[in-house]
Parts: sequence; C-alpha cells; structure tokens
Amino acid sequence: MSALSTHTRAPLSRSRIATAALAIVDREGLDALSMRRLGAELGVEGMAVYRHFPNKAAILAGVVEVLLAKLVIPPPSDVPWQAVFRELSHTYRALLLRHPHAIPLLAALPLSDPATARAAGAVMAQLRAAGFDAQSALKTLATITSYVIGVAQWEVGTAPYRSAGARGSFVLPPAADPYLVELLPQLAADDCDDTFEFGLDVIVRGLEARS
Amino acid sequence: MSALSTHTRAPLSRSRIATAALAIVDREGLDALSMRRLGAELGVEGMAVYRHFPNKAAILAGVVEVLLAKLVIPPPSDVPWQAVFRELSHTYRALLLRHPHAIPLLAALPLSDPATARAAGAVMAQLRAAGFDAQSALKTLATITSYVIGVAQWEVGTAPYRSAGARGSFVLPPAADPYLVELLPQLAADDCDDTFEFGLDVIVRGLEARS
DNA sequence: AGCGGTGTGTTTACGCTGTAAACTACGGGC
DNA sequence: GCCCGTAGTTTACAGCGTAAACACACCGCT
Repeated sequence: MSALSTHTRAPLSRSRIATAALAIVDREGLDALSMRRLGAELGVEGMAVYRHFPNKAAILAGVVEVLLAKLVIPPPSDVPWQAVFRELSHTYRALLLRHPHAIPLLAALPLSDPATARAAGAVMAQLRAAGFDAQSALKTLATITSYVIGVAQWEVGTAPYRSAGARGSFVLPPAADPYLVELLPQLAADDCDDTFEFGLDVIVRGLEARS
Repeated sequence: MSALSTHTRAPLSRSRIATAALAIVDREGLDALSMRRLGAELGVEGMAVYRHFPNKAAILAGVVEVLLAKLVIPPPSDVPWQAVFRELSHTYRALLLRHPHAIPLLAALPLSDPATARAAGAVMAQLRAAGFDAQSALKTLATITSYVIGVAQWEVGTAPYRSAGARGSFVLPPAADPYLVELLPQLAADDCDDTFEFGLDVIVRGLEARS
C-alpha cells in the first residue's frame, strides 16, 4: 500500500521543490515556508527535501532562481534606450507585484547566485548597447533596481491603509498622531501605478539630463 | 543574595528594552534577536520582556521607533529645496548604514506606528514648504524613500564582493557564469557613495525637469 | 537468479524559537 | 499587619532547522 503510493508519486527534484516552495510563499507568506510544510506540499516527509538542497537558505535561493527565470529580458535592439528602460522596469515591477510575499527575498539579492547574475548581466548588456559606459550602466542598474524594489516594498507595506481608505474605514484610534491623520487619507487616495510612473519619469528625465 | 541583585539592577522599561534589542541587532544581526537573548542582554529572564511588550513584533516596532527618533528632520526654511532634499537623503542614508542589519526592518515600514508617521510627516512638511503640492510631495517621498532604502540594501548585499575584490580574492569557482565574471570586478571597483550620488543627482535633476 | 551498492525517503532526536500559564517576591495603601 | 498590584521567574508546549540512523526500491554485476 504505502509502498505502492511511494512508487506512484512523481519523484522529487530541485525545480519541483523550488516551485512548491514559491507556491507556499505566494499563498501563505514567507514565514509559512518551513521544511515540514514544504514536505507536506510535496506529499513527502520534510527531511526528504535535504536530499536535494543542503539547507533552507539554498531553497530560498532556488525560489529566487525560479522567479528570475520568469524575467525575460529581450536582447539589445535599436529601440531608444528610454523605451527599453521603461519596459524593463515595468516587467520587473510586474514580477514583484505578482509575488508580493517574495519581495524581501529579491530585495536581499546578494548577486551571488547565477540566476541573479544572469538577469543583471542581461540588463547591463542592454544598457551598454544603448551607449552607457560600463560604470554608468552599473550605477544605472543599481539605481533602477533599488527604485523598483523600494516602491514595491512601499506599496505592499502601505496596502492595508489604501484598502481601508477605499472602504472608508480607517482604523485610527481617535487620539492618533496628527501627522498620521493628515498623511493617511493622502496615502489612501494614492494610485501606486501613478506613483511608480512619477518616479520612473523622474529617473528617465534625470538620466537624459545627464548626457 | 539573588534578592539583593534583583533589587539592585535598573528596572526594565520600554525604551531600555528597545535599545538593548537594537544593540543586539547591530552587533549580531536580526536573526540573533530572540526573547531569551534579549533577556540575557538585560540581565533578566526572557519572559520578563512580556511585561512591557505584547510580542516580538512590538519589540521590532520599538526598535524602528528608536532608530527613527535619531532622525532629526529640520523644520522648513528658505533653503532651496534641492539642498534640503539632498541633505535629508544623506541623513537617512547615514542612519541606514550605521545600522545595516536593521535595514529590512526599515524597508518594511508599514507607516503604522507613530514614529514612522512622524518622520514621514516632517519630510512632507519640508516638501510642501518647498512648493510641492500634496500629491507630488507624497510621490516624491515615496520615490526618494524607495531609492535610499533600495541602495542601502544593494550596498549591504553586495558588500562581500567589494571587500573580496579589494583583497583581490574573488571566491569565484573557475567555471563561474560568464556574466558574473564580467560583472564582479566592476562591482568591486564601484564606490557606493558615488553610486548613491549618481542616482540622487538623477532624481534631483528629474524633479527639476518636472517643474 | 542473486547480491551488493546507491540513491531516495522516513524516523528519531536535539537544541532552539515564541509565547501561554502558573508561580514567587517585593513595594505601597488600608 | 494584611493585601493587592506589579515585575520577574519557572515551567510547559508546539513548532522550527537539521544531524544521524534507518528502510527500502532500484541498478549493474557476476
């Protein structure tokens, strides 16, 4: 019986495990990802995962890998760099927003793993092709990456306030901080896509002004 | 004896606890902060902390509060907004770099606690005084906050590579990703303060171009 | 056909975590 | 002098990451 079911189920693999881990993170948040929970998701006993990953950190790296693999970065072309720049930013932003619970993972990117390096390298190639010199391209990459991730974090962090505002139900206690009272309705009224576009415009214009 | 020592030591308090927690985080990293460890730091039994904070999340909020209290934001003046903007950015950046292990805490800022609201409100006041309308001020705040935090995260995350580069000892295995091989020396040669200034210039210029 | 090795998953165990509950001891008001 | 509230301690529990020992199915060899 149990032998049969063991025999029947699909075998574990690095990618199956990483994908399952991402599914848990997406569905239940980063904290919900434990070895035992991951095992359960795969119909297996937790410790089984250690046959394929040395430790939990490696699994998180695997999740990052899965995420960055979804990031298709087109090869350099003769499209004006501003358009390319905007498109890459939007693509990355969309990925982050599709996996809000995984943002801290991508924010901490140590560039160590090949997945990150590959993505970074592809963007660098784009920028170089657009005429940026190596150092400017790197600085630009750092700037835009920081910005996109930062905004996504801001957005996710402030989401509760926006939705509370939309429902017209701020949970503010009557004696709340006056700054907060002033800030929150503005925050609630804020359209994050607009805000992102605002900052993206600012950065693109700033880069244009530099040349 | 033990009664005496109990009697002698300074009593616990919210701020004493939060400060001790920050000290642990600074010295040993976020993961090292546990209730028992925090108790030990205070010469007390872990569980004692629960008399002053309802749970660990509240302690982390307390740490954020302590950190943001260090952020002195000058009142509005007639200094050109570009200078104010640059100074605020540098001040915040300096705070983050002085507490690198706490960056994830500040990155996740949900604006919920009064401390965050106070700081955000003070910056908003500055921007308003400089002639930004309310929505632009908020978007600008979001942009610069995202950028400063993002760069700090980038910087901390890539620090190992820079220091390895400085020592001329990349730990890259011979068969490393070609992108990585190309990227890493550039990264190692990068001066983060320069990179920060680069992006800050870009943003300031972009904001100027907007008006 | 039988046998040993290898590789995958399971079991058990250890020290750690956050925190609920019960307990102890001190200080101030009646 | 008692009595209560407050601060700190003790004990306990479920869950964590992971090391180690174990069980079992498969493969190639003879």
